[in-house]
Amino acid sequence: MPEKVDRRIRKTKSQLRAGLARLMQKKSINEITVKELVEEVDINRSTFYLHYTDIYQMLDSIEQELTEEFTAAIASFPINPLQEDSFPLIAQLFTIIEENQDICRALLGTNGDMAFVTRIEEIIAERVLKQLASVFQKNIRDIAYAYAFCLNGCVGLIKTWLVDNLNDTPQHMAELTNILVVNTVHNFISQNS
Amino acid sequence: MPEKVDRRIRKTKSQLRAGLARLMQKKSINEITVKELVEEVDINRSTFYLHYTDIYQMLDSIEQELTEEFTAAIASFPINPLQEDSFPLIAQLFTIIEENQDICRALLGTNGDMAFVTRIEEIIAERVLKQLASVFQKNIRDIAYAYAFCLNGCVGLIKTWLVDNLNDTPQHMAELTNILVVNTVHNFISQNS
DNA sequence: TTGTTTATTAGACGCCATGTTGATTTTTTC
DNA sequence: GAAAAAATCAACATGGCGTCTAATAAACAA
Repeated sequence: MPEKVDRRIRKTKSQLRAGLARLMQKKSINEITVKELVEEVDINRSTFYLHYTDIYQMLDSIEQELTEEFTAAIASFPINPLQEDSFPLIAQLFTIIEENQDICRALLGTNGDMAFVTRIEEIIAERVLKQLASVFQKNIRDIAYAYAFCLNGCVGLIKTWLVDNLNDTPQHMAELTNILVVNTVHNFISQNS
Repeated sequence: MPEKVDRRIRKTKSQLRAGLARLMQKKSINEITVKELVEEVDINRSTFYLHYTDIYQMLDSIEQELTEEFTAAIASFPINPLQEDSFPLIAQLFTIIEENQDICRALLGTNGDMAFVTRIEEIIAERVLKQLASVFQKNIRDIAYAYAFCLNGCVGLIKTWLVDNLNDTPQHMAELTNILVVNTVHNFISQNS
């Protein structure tokens, strides 16, 4: 509802965000100073402090916006235990990443933020993988490891997709994700049962 | 050979390393100052600068030592395309992680370092996974994605193992790793052929 | 368009961790 | 025990940080 954000604020934040993404390609977040960022995008240092308290709070703020986009997308799809119906949702998630590729590339790259990766993993776990795992209702030791394997595997897919400059469609990536996860869980369980 | 490192240096570096691992559990590397670290381990600030230029260079130095341990272990095992023979090597890698669990926990945790994860991934890729992949010599599109899936999946195993306080043996983890990777690659290829 | 509100700018301020240096003390090593 | 090397202590200039105030510019509402 409150879509009444001043154009100047939108512009300023957008510039800062793009500048941060640019700087994070070159150096670690640790080495990026407020001074450097505002000079990169030619904005007064005071203006930065008008919106953020420091670089890390700014990064956290950006991550939160992204995270909300993900959870909103997830909430918009009906809960359905059937794997087939996960396709559109997963594809939608990849689309969101595509739309925010600059910042995602920064966050998941070499100078990225592990905390963000953790956030992403928690989101995936919350709905997508839990759903798939519910299909295989066996109480098996080591299941947590297979779970972690898939979770991090998915993050690996996203990272590779980003560094490859999004050469594949979100739909294609969603297919791949489904195949790899289902296969892994299925085979792992049948081996240990 | 050059094992003639002064006891004082060993002691100082060891303390600093342990202190850094401790601080990284609480806060991001960005927020950790030299002042804070030396106060944590009760060492003079000048002494820190005697060994490292700053926190990041120190972290890099620690990562390099760890990395060298891994590559040394890998080099000590004979090259063998048979999967079965990978067990001892993989188990050995998990053992090294176990021996350095404090710093590994820090590096792979929420406040960890993505660059270190990248290093680990490159090491795994260089020998372990490449070897397994060579068994399946089909030129298939999307193989890079399956590769990334496995690679990050392995990192996920390690992370989970660490946060679970190493409740399983390195041997057990090596078995799990092998099962998950072989299954994933095998099934993925048979589906796409 | 005009008037009002609000964001941005410019400049200045004390603050504090930084990184360095030189002299001194303590600990190893042989 | 003597020489060598590492750790300590105090002091220094530096530079980014975070804050503030007044002035300027842009956006909005009518």
